[in-house]
Amino acid sequence: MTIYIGNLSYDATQDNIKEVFAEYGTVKKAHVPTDRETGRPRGFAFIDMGLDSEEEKAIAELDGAEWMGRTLKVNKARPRGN
DNA sequence: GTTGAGCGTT
Repeated sequence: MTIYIGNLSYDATQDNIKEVFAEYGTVKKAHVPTDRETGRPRGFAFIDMGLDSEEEKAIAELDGAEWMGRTLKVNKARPRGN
């Protein structure tokens, strides 16, 4: 399962995000897409955890949490291409 | 500032 993080601060980096989610489990993958045309961050990110239970916990704990001045929206990610 | 890439016209 992959976690989606929306309403993310543009100051957040892949490593930043990884740190935060690592508090709730093992972060296997962290991805911060940037706009393909402009190279600017798009304000959201994706995280892959080791265990589903850890992902659920991270979602529960971090959804609605304030981080870097933004209130995070954390959710299960949709598959790419949808 | 809210759902990811890259290839490249089947």
